[in-house]
Amino acid sequence: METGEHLTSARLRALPSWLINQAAILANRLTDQALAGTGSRRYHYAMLAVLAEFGPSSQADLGRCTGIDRSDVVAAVNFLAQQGYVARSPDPADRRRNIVSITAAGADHLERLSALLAEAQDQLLSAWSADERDGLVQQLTRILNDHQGTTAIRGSVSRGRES
Amino acid sequence: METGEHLTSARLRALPSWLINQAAILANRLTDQALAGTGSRRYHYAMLAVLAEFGPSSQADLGRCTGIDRSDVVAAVNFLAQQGYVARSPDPADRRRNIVSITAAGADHLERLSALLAEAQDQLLSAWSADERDGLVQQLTRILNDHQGTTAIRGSVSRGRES
DNA sequence: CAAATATCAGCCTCACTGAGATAT
DNA sequence: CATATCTCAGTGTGGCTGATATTT
Repeated sequence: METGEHLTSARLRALPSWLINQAAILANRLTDQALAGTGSRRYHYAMLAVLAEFGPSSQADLGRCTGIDRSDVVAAVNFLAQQGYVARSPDPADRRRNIVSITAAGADHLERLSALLAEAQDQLLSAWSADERDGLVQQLTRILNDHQGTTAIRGSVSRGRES
Repeated sequence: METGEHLTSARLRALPSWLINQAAILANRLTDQALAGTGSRRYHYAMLAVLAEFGPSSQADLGRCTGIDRSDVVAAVNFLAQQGYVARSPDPADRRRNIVSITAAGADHLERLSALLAEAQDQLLSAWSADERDGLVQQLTRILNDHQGTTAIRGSVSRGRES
């Protein structure tokens, strides 16, 4: 072993769960650095992204789409609403629900965050070609797909119309 | 959207850092479940694995090889030593260091944990062939290799002999 | 009555920081 | 003096739990 680069056990290097976790620590560090100074966090981006894409949603759906726990969604919506990035209003069709919708300022903010996150991806995968990145995305997506419903958050998404 | 499976934003599904993190949440949940009841945690396995593989190490090297923070290594070594899985003795050649070595009981325990973790990998990648798993491991390893030294823990490994 | 929603209060883990004592 | 090790005390995040009130 002597001196030099730090070594990692072959056992660990062959353990997918360990590798995934180490990669996540790295990825989270880079994304957190990228978003530092925006006042927003990773999960704020996630919420704005689904609101922009799927339109107004209940908080429960928001949690399911982003993988954020129901109780954390409350705090995040509070924060985003206070910043003026989302609006929260009671659902007239189902009075248990709040309808959360993204504002124009929220959409702007989303694009800002998106650009910063794109830079973070480039740092994370600097030497990777577009095709290689696609391959990685596909593999990770496969893992998630294999386990959808196995997550701590379970249930299906329904949208207001059918009340 | 209607009803059915819960959807995820295309933006999120295309964001490697988000996918990696979601996969890590899943992987960690599975491994934690697998190890529940052993009294040990993921990082205990990691430490035992490097000790078994590289032999007695200082705590600093242990931290570097596993990616565990120096200050967390202290607590983990305390725990493992108390369980009788490792022995900690001062390094006569460098009195700043502790030499941590794995015991017979520790080696046994390592194998037990290893078997449980193997099951967890099978749950995580149930439908994956050996080749596919290799591919995943290679991609994740590439990410880590690209950033070795970029991690929060920096420095190189040196072993006692050259004092 | 059962199930879903929003909310609150709080837990636990884990990555990480800063500083101090000791030794090289 | 600069650097490395071990240790301790503590922080902040983030995933998660349990319970409650309300509504469907």
